Amino acid sequence: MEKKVTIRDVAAYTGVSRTTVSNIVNGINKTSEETKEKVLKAIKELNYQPDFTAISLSKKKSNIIGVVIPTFDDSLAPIFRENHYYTEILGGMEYVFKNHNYDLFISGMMNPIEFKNWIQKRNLDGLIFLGLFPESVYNEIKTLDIPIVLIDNYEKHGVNYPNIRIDDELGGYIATKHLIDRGHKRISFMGHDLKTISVDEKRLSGYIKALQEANLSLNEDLLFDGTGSFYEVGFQMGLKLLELGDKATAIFATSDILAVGIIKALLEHGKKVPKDYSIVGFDDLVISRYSIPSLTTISQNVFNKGVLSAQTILNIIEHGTSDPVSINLPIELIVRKSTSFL
Amino acid sequence: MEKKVTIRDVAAYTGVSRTTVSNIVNGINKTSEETKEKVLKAIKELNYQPDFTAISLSKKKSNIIGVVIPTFDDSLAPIFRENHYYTEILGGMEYVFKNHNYDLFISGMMNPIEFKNWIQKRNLDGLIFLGLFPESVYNEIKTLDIPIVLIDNYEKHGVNYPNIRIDDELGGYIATKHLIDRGHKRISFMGHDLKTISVDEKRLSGYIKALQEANLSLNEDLLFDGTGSFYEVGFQMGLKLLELGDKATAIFATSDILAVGIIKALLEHGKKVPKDYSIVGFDDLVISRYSIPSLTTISQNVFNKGVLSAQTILNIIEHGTSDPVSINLPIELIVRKSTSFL
DNA sequence: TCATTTTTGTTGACCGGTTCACTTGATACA
DNA sequence: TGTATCAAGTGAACCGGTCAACAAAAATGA
Repeated sequence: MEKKVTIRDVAAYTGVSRTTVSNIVNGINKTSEETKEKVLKAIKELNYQPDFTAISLSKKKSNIIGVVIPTFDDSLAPIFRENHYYTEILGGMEYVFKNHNYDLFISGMMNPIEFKNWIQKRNLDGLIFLGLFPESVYNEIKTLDIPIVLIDNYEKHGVNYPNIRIDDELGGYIATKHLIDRGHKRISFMGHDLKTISVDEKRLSGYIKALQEANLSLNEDLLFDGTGSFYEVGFQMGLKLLELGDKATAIFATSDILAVGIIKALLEHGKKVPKDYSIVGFDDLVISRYSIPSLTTISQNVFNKGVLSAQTILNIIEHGTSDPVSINLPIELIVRKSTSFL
Repeated sequence: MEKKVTIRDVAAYTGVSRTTVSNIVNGINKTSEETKEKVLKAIKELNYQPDFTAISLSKKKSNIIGVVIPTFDDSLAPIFRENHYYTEILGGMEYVFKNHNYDLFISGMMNPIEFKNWIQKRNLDGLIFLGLFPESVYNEIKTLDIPIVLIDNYEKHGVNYPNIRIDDELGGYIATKHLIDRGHKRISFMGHDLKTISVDEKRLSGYIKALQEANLSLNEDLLFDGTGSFYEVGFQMGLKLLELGDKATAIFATSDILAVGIIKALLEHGKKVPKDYSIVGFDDLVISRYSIPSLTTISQNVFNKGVLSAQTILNIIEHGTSDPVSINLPIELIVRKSTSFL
C-alpha cells in the first residue's frame, strides 16, 4: 500500500512552507519564479495530488454537483431502465463536468429534510433539478443558498433560478399542427403524469391551441394520461384507443418512448402505422430513428440541454454570475415515417 | 443562510465532550444510558448531521463508490444515450447504495494514472469495474488495495477480485441452439467490439460450439464485428448482410440494441422478420418487449447484476469478507416473435 | 540614507470530525 | 486496607488542506 503524498511532503522536500505550495497549486501569484519552478518540479516528481476531501472541508467546496430527479419510491432504477430522455441529459452534463473536474451525484427524490441534509453532509457545490418537485422541496433548499439550476420547470419558487427548457407549448402546437396539415381531424393526445409533469401540461395547451386554430373540436375521450413505466403506459393507452373504435386517426404522444409503446399495441392488433394511425412523438431520442416505423417527432437537443445546464451552474459557482439566464432551446419538427396524409 | 450544526454544538449543548458525542453517534458503547439519552435528544433537537467530508478526512472513508465504465473518449455520453444495458445495471446499484447511505460516482475510463489519482483524491471506498479495461488500469489500481468488484470480466489480474457475470459461452450456445432447433443452418453472428469486450468473445465461442455440435460449418463471412453506436452498428451490419444475398437465414446478435438496429436495416430493405430472418438478441432489456417484432433473447437479470455487485462490494467494505465470491447469474432463453421455424 | 511600499514567504488557527492515551471514581478482590 | 479492574468520560493530536495575520527581505522613493 503506497503512502499518499501530502502537501507537507512537498513542502519538506523543497524546503518551503505549506502555504507556498498551496498558493502555487491554486495559482495565487505570491511566489518568485524560482521557487515556483522548484515546487512544480517536486510536485511532478512526487506525483502530488491535492486531496479533494481536505479541500472540501476547509473551503467548503466539494467539486460535486448533485443532480436530482423526481421519483416515486426514491429509486432511480426506473429512470435508468427506460427514461432515455433523462439519461441523455445526464450524458450532456457529465460531458461538461468531467472537463471541469467536477463529479456528479445522481439521486432520486427524497423527502425535503433528508434532501437538505444530503446537501449539507456532502457539501454539494450546486444542485440541478431535473424535472418538477413538490413545493416543499424548494422551500427547504431555499434556506441554504446553494447555486441551483432548473430543467423543464414552469413554477415560480419565490427565487429566480435559471431555467433550461424549450417552449413546450410550441412543441405541442407544432406536433399537432403537423397532423392537422396532413389532413387529420380526430387527433388523440397521450401524455404522462400530466398533473405532476408540467411540460406535458404545456404540450397539451399547444395541442389544444392547434385544434382551436383549425376549428377542430376537442374530444375529451381522446385525451390520455398515465403513470409508471413509459413503454407500458404507451402500450396501455394504445389498447384503450383501440377499444374506442375508429374515433381517432392520429396521435400526438409527449414522448418517443410512449410512442414506441403505443405503436406496439396498435401493430399487435393488426393496425398499421402510419396507414391507420399517424403518430408524432417528442424528444428525438436515438430510438426514434430506429423504431419501426421511424418516428416523426419534435426534436429538442436533449444532450445539449444537459450541457447547457451544466455550464450554467458552473458559471454561477465559478464566476458568481447569478443573473438567472433562463434559456429556451430551439425545437424542430423531424418528419420521418410514422405520419402520413389521411 | 443557516449555520450548520457541528459536533461541538451538540457537545456544548449537553455539557459533554466531543468524543462522547462521537462515540454515541458511532454506536461505540462507552457511555452511560443517561448521558446517551441526553445526547440523542440534543441531536434530534438541533438536527445534527455528521459532516461526511470531515468523516472522510479523518477516517479515510468517503461513503462513495466509484463505478467505472470503459469509454473511448472518456465521455459517458454514448453510454447514457443508448447503452441501456449499462444504465440498467447502474439502476440496480443505485438501488442498493441508496439504502446503505452510499453515494455513487460514475465515470468513463481515463488513463490509468488519472484514474488512480481520482480514487485517492476522492477517498473512494470501493470501485466497480463495469466491463473490461486495459491491463495497465488494473496494475495501477492494484497498488491501492481498495475493494474492487468486477462485472463481466474474464481476465485474471494477479489478484482475485469478485466477479459478477453470467455464463456467456452458455448464452451464446443457447441462442444459437435455439436457431438450429428452428431449422436454421446458415446463422450469422453479430457482435460488438469483440477484441475488447470479452463477453462477446465468449458468446462467439458458444455460437461456434453449437454449430459444431450440429455439424454445421462455420462461415467466416457471416461473422460480424463493429465499434461505436450500438443501434448504428447493428444497422450497418444488417446492411452488410443484405449485400451478401441470401447467405443466411438467421442472426444471433450479442445485444438487444444491436438487434433493433439490425432489424431496422432488414425491414427497410423489404425483408421480413422472422419470415426472412430469425433473430435472437441478448440481455432482455425493456426494449426487447416493445420492439417490432418483440425479440427472442437471452435473458440475464441485468438489474440484479447491479444489485449483486453493489451488495458484494458493501460486504467487503463493511465486513471485510474478501473471499472473492464470483457469481454466475442464471440466464434464460425468452422466446418471443423474432424467431420462427425455417 | 532612512522611511515606505512591495514582494515573498511563514506561522498557527481552523474546517468537523476521529482516536489514542489518559484521568477519575466506583467496584471487586484478597 | 491496599491494589487491581472497570466503566465513563476527557484532552489533544491528527486527517490534509486553507487563510488571515504577521515578518523579513528587497525594491522604491525622496
